[in-house]
Amino acid sequence: MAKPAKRARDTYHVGNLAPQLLAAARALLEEVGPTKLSLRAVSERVGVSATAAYHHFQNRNELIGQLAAQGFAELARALQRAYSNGSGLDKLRAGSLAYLHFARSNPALYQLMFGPEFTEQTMIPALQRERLAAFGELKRMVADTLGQELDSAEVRKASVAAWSYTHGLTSLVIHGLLPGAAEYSDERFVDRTLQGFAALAASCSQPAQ
Amino acid sequence: MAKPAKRARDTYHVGNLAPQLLAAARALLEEVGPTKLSLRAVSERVGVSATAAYHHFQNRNELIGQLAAQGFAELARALQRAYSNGSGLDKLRAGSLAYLHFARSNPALYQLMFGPEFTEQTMIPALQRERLAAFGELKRMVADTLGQELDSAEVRKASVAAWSYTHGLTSLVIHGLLPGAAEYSDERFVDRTLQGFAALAASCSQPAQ
DNA sequence: GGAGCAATCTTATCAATGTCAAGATACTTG
DNA sequence: CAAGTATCTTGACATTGATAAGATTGCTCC
Repeated sequence: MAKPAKRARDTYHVGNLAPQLLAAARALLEEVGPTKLSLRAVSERVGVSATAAYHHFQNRNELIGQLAAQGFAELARALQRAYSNGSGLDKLRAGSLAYLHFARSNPALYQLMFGPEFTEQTMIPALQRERLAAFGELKRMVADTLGQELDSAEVRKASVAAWSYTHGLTSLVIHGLLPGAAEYSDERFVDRTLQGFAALAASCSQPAQ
Repeated sequence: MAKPAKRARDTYHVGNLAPQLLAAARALLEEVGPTKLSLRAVSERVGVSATAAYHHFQNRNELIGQLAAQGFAELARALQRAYSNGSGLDKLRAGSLAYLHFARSNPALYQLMFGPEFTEQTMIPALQRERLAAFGELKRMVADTLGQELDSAEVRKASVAAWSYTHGLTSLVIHGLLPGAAEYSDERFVDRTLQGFAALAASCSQPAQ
């Protein structure tokens, strides 16, 4: 009978599985949301048994950890692009725009990257590395804007400030906590918030009333 | 046999279950983290069967939704306290401090409140209401600081800016993405970030180099 | 080229979890 | 005190992450 050979071809999957699983997971992630990604669904989409993934990843956490690491790597590249293409002093604005744009283009991935699934203990090395690299990119932008050394206290403080503001705005937009989160443009959000900062700063330098 | 009466006393739980479930869930939430809160564990802690909760909450989402709503209510009260006790112009700083302090005192609850579990569809009304109320408290603070009407465009923009900055900083601290997230004081984080903003603002008003 | 070995993949299975259905128990109201 | 409703329990089912053991593939070494 031709049964053994044929069945092998049909049911057995060979080689190159890890990248396929990652790709399928990434696509599924955006379809079902950051909390409902199941290994079984990913495996089924690739056409492989439910436990095949365990030969390429230790567990679910490592798979989604690699997804998140991938996300941080892309975010770093987007920041780098914005940094080099930005004109003059609004390179920081370009960075914020790139950050927000990345998050709105990959909302589920973004929520995964900053979600509660990864603690210091349950974090894979690749994720930690890419996250630090992305933050390093941001520090480079800030150091350049301020015209100071990369590791000065000034730059560190300003970097945290820039990251806080951008990450906060992005989170609020992604979670739909701001009116018009669906329809407004990235530019509108970023520029309006910058105007808001200007207003706050002005009222701090000169006593109100 | 005394079996029926005795067994009834031992196994049957009567009355006042919803608040007990919420309290147990709140405590357990901080113990196991924002993603691993199971209805069964909550029920077991209260000493009740696994399905008893379904007579008081439609499903798991409604229970944790009420937890999150409770969190926003407490956050709003904390902001209000900071607002009325704050001295002079740094009422906003007091607000940021209160925000960060609440989050660090209830990290799992905070992550739940801003986590991906609730979308516009799966959100219970109470949660939406308390969230808006908390944001309203922030807008009041900003309007007072700016000396403007509560619903002016200026106040709305500045409120989003203030919320973005505070929420972003808080998220980064809670997720452990900043060095010293465990040991440093709330004041240190807030003040250093404010200094960072000042540096950024200064370099924007006058061209660097 | 074939025997053996390691990597890869599958099936079978288990424990935990959210949820529903049906029956048992307590409280309330006439 | 009887009847009805609210509350609680037991039993069950589907989904999911994970492990163990067996089947299949491709590679290596003679």
